[in-house]
Amino acid sequence: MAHADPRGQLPLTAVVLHILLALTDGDRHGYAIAQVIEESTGGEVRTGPGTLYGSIQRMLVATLIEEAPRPRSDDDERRRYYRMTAFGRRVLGLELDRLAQIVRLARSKRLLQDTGVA
Amino acid sequence: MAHADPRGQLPLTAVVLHILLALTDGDRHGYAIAQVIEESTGGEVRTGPGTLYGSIQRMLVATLIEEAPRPRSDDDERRRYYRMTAFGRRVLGLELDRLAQIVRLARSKRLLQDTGVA
DNA sequence: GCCGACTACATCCGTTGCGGATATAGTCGG
DNA sequence: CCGACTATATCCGCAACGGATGTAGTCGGC
Repeated sequence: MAHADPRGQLPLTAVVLHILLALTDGDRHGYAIAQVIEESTGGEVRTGPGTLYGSIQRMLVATLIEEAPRPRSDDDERRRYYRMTAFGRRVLGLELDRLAQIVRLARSKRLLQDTGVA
Repeated sequence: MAHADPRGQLPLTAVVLHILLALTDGDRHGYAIAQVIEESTGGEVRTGPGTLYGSIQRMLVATLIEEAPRPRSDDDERRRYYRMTAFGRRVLGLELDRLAQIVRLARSKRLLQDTGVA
């Protein structure tokens, strides 16, 4: 057995979800992850060190992410890079499905503007 | 001051969000809330008594919900009804905006099927 | 040359929240 | 009469968040 049922990981906490989203564009180190999250949420979501490194540790244990080698283009030895695992990608997909379903439900109840999307 | 900044309540936990959604259709008592949640999520989200009544207590303190009178059509004296407050409605709206934004981001990254919605 | 700000990671610990177990009690079907 | 279901409540261990603090290097300014 490579991995347990990815549904056992749901629902993700907001912080874990944002970390996974930040890693979809490629490997990143911890501090960079926090910066991406703050940028992409317009400063609404801020992850202090306790939340950030604590969450990373938990995600490593759950094998949602794994440590990746530091690219040769980066000579800052302090940085520790992480990448999403295949398991993490599955969990992320399921979580996004779940959120999309909630948004759909909210739209059908007229609780949200219908953006029309496309 | 009627209420603090509703953004201070975000992000909501999955359980709190589902309870608020369950109250958009009208007042409900605790046990009915749990049933609606289980139904609307296809059995994926289950709230045991500890989670349910604990969350309700916290939401009362945060004035996201308030106790409502039991309707005359219901003579079961055990049931305690709850309704969403105006503040709760604002918080719910903001949370749904937040989730919709994440879903939009996920779509733009091709992490989700483009359902086309409408 | 020093001081403050920023980068980058780590640990500690108080508070919050989840969630199973347990308790109580009434109803209803077999 | 017993088990299942309805309905609420409390207890308590565990997980997670998040601010504070620590360490250490770099870099700009004055």
